[in-house]
Parts: sequence; structure tokens; C-alpha cells
Amino acid sequence: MTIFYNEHSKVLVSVDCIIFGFDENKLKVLIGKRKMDPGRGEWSLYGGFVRLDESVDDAAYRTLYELTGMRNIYMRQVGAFGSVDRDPGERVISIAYYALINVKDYDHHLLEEHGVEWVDIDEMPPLYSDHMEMVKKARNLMRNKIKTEPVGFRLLPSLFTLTQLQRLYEAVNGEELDKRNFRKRIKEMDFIEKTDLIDKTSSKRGAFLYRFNRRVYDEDPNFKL
Amino acid sequence: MTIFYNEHSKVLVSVDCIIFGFDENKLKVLIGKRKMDPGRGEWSLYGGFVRLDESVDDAAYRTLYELTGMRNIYMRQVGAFGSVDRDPGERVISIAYYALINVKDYDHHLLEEHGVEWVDIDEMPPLYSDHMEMVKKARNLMRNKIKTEPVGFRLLPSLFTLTQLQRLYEAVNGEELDKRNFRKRIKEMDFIEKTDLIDKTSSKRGAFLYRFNRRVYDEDPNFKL
DNA sequence: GCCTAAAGTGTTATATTTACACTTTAGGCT
DNA sequence: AGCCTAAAGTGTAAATATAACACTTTAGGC
Repeated sequence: MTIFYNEHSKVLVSVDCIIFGFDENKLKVLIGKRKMDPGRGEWSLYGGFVRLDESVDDAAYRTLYELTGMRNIYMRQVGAFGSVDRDPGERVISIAYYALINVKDYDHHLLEEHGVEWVDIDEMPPLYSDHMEMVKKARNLMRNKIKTEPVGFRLLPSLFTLTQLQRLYEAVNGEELDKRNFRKRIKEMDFIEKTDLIDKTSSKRGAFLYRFNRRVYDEDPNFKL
Repeated sequence: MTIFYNEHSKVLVSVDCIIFGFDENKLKVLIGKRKMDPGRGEWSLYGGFVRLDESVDDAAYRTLYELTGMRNIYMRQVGAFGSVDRDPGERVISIAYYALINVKDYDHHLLEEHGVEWVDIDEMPPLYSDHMEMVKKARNLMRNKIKTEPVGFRLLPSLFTLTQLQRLYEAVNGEELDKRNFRKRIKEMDFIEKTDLIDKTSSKRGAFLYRFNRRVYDEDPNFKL
């Protein structure tokens, strides 16, 4: 290949993934202890390097796949982190991505295999390098996204109760919501469909299960919570 | 330096700047014709390569300084653009930044010197590579930012009329605003201070000039427009 | 059959947003 | 001097959106 820019320096580019999950009414992030130097043993996001033959987005999808075995994960870019000394080993510029997955879909064996854990986002240990900064920015972006686009469902099973959905929004926003006002808004959104199935795992009486209908949403994409 | 990651490939990383200006009641972007291959002659954003001894943010500040001779420019990251073939010459990952400058502060000689022009954002020619995508994303981010943070003033002279400010918001949002409602909101924000100076450049009667007082804003940072 | 704990359900008050039209003023012109 | 013009400046009422609030229903466990 012709080299046009050969007077310029090249650097390593990595991707780091902030993988959000929702469990026990808490927003969680998947982190693990670094298995390589520098920073071996420190808590860290899961990441990987961008290859020459893949886009940065594809590198993030590949990395997510490696870790979760899942495809079609909802994923958005957080941004580039490029301090000179952010990686103690060598100059590495990292592009952070956040992802939303349903904890229940996640194969628990993979947790051990990759040495990662679900950690409550409000109780995270110090993280390697600038990873905590990435988590904060990801959380902000996600919080804003989830208000206006129907992506929160990615964190829940395909069938969910309204209480579960409300708890999710409470966990993300960090504040309690009014049950009646919350349900009033749900009712206005036709694409959140009530099924005739009942979930009894969290109450004797049982609660109706709902589902998100993407087709209905696409016809009139108006989401607000 | 110890090499920890030497099995991985390195790539060129560049920064590209979406420089917004406001003139003649229009939102403008500074673009120029590429002076190098590949893509020589195509309309393009102004950019540069990230050096090993500077952060990505610093590379963007440096690039902005090269082009404008100005420091302390308001600048925010748009994100990383990393398709494999986005640059026809070689693998280059680019981090886009947008900046807000007051067109009147900009030395007009530099326009010619760098071969750049202010172009109405709604009348842009096709741009090199994925630069138009960057502009669109930058515009969206800027539109959201300007609603909730007092950064629009960066596009105006330090003294401005309320009509100028309204026209700016109209240009950014792409829709007309109600004068009385607009001014009602301004009155609620103490940090937008009326001076006793009058601008007669756009009316016989003259309009009062206002200024943004950062100190007052910092004491009670509540902005909404 | 009684206790419990979560599910489910409407109305009112408050706050925010939107719609809307006329008066004032100074310069330019005749 | 007086008239015309074009932009500056000003308040109120209606509509909409948001926030506050408490009791009934239900099924399982004891």
C-alpha cells in the first residue's frame, strides 16, 4: 500500500467495554482483575486491541463476543480516551463503549472463565488507569439515552413486570419514582404490551408480564420515561 | 521503554475539527479543500495527526491553534471514527472535535492562508471521507449542549443583543422562536446581564447590549434555553 | 381465616410551556 | 417638520405536562 502519511507516528488503539447489567434492583458493571502487565491484579474493564482489518466498532463487538458469547448486543460509543500516560506500559489510545445486556442471558460459567464479576456501580473498587472515568461517562450517556429511547429493555428479560421496569429506572436515575405516575406513562406507550402471563416470583398475588414490541414502536417511535 | 503489547498493530490517529461559527444569522462551519493526497481538492474538515507526546485533546487544541491562532477555544469531543477504509491512503482512526468560535475574533487573513471558508451548515458541499458524518454528529451534540449549558455565547461577541442571541438559537435549532417567550427566559437568568450600551448596527432605534457573566453563572449554574 | 406484602388503580394541584398583538423609538426621506 | 419604516420591547391567558397523593385487591403462608 502506498504510504501517504509516513512522517507520522502510529499508536496502539484499544477498545474498553462498560458492560451494564441489572440484577437485584441494582445497576451492575462487569469488571475483572487484569491478567497482564502493566497493572496486573488491578480491577479493570474488559478490553482488547483494534486490529488493522476491523473497524473500531467491530473491535468492540468482537471483544463483547469474546467475553459474553453473545451477538446483537446493544452497544454505543462513549468516546476516545487519549492521555499520554493513561497506559503505564506504552502509548495506547482507547475507545470506550458501553453495552446493555440481560444478566439472565449471560452464561454464568463465563464469569469464572474470564475472571469477571458483576459489581454494583455504586460500590466499585478503584479501577485501573482511567477506567473509572470511562464508567462515569458511560453511565451519564446511558442515563440520557434510556430516557428517550427504548433501550432499557435490553437490561431486562423479554418478559418483565412493571415493577421490574420501574426498579430499573430507579437504579439508573438514582431516585425513587412514583408508581402511579410511572404506570400512567407506560400506558401511553402502546409498544409496551401487557401479556396475559403472570409472574409470581416476587409476590404471592403475581404481576402481569409485559413485553416491548419493536414493530409497534417503529411505527410511532415516541418514547419517554 | 518496555514493550508490553508488541504483538498488536499500531495505527495512525488523527483529529478532525468541526469549527462552528455564527454569521449573518446562519450557523457556519469552517472547511477547506484538501491540499494533500489522497483526496486532494475535496472539501474537508481541518485536521492533524496525534503525536506521541501529546494527548488526543491536546492534539485537537494544537490543531485549532494552528488554524485560528486562538487559545482557550471551547471544544468538545464528538467521538472516534474508525472504519477500516475511511481513509483511502492508509488505516487512520480519527477523533472528531467540535469547537465554537466567534467569527469576528477570527483573523480573516488566516482564511486565505489556510484555504478555508465559512460555509453555511445547511449548504455544505460533499465532504471528504466520513467528514459529513462527523459534522452531523457534532451538530447534534452541540444542539443538545447549547440548550442546557451557556456555551452559545462563545459564538457571539462578548456584547450581544437579545435578537442576536435569539437568531443564534433559531439557527442552531432550525426553527423560529417566539420573541416574548425567549426574552422571558432570558430575564430569569441573572447571569445574562443587560448593559447600558446600545447597538445600532441593525436598527435605527438601537438595541441594548447584554453580556454573559460567568461568575454569576457559577454561583447558580442554571441554564435553559 | 387472618396476616402479609406486593400489585394495581385516578384525581387534583402545581408548574411549565405555548400562543398571541400592540406600542415605542430613531433615522431617513420628502 | 412631519411622515414612514423597521426593529426593539413588553404581559397575559390558555393549554399542556408534571408532581403529589392513599386506598383496595389478591394469593400464599401460617
